[in-house]
Amino acid sequence: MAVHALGMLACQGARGAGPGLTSATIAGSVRTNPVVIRRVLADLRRAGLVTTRRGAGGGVVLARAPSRITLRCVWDAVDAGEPLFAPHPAGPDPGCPTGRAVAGYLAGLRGRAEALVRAELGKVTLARLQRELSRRIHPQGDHRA
Amino acid sequence: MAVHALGMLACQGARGAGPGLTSATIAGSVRTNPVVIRRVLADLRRAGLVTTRRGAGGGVVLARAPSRITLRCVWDAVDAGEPLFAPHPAGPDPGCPTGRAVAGYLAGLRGRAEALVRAELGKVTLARLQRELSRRIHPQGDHRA
DNA sequence: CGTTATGTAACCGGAACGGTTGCATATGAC
DNA sequence: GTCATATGCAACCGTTCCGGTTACATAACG
Repeated sequence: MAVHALGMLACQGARGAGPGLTSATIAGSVRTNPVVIRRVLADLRRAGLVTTRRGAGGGVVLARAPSRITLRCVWDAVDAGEPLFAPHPAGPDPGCPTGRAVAGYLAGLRGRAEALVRAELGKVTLARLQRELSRRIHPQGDHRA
Repeated sequence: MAVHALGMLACQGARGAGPGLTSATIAGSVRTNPVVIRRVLADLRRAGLVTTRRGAGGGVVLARAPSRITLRCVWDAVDAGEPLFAPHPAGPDPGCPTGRAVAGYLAGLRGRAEALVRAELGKVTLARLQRELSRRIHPQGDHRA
């Protein structure tokens, strides 16, 4: 939902003082409730990716240039360090050396796997996302422009 | 939990006709209920990674050599194609081109990210896991053996 | 035949998430 | 000032998921 909202903002292009989009407009495209969108936008605002303006004529705009926002920022802002695969909450039997060794090894492996995912998401800026989106929205014709 | 169980099986080393480990033994190390372990082992059995034997003297043993089982097999067996990040279940508004484009692009990105994770997990065989575990269990002394 | 162990269904409890309502707050137009 | 608009946020509901637990059937060994 966060990428959906940011994709709409990037395509709409407004930034800074423009009118922006309302949570109701975004919710219409995502097919959910405006409050749900506002909850996601609150995470993005706390991460400094968007700025919101209240009141009539308000809405949401990007806080930075689309080339300076990556999907890795979005992942970090929304999921806030949620592990790719979680260990058993109770933890292994402290008296079992194998159990402790498995937990330790899995922690390192999880770190490596998450680094790969974050690197892949870091390759995608909002600017690139916008280009990909317009390529998908206007399938023919971009070879001429 | 699946990796924990398989790590114990690899360290214990029995294969084929040996006695194997019981779900109660594994559950003791994981600190959970034997039924929970059996549910995980059922997935691994369906994937052909372990074989189970009922009755007195029964238990679980690896179905293949530890060098021929990777954590990627485990991931596939247990999580059964669960997506790394899920799209909004309702799907975007079919009338919004941006919404459809975002969903399509994210599907491709998800495929790339999952391929990276599966490749990383595919590097780790149970044989390598067992070596790593004994390195962690016997910190000094393996430079001499 | 009894003991041991898996296989599986059923149910419970808590956590997480989207959906919804309600209300406070801020902003712009009149 | 007043009203319409829009976000911010808390509270609550229903669903889903997952681990934990019990219960019972089944199978193997002595």
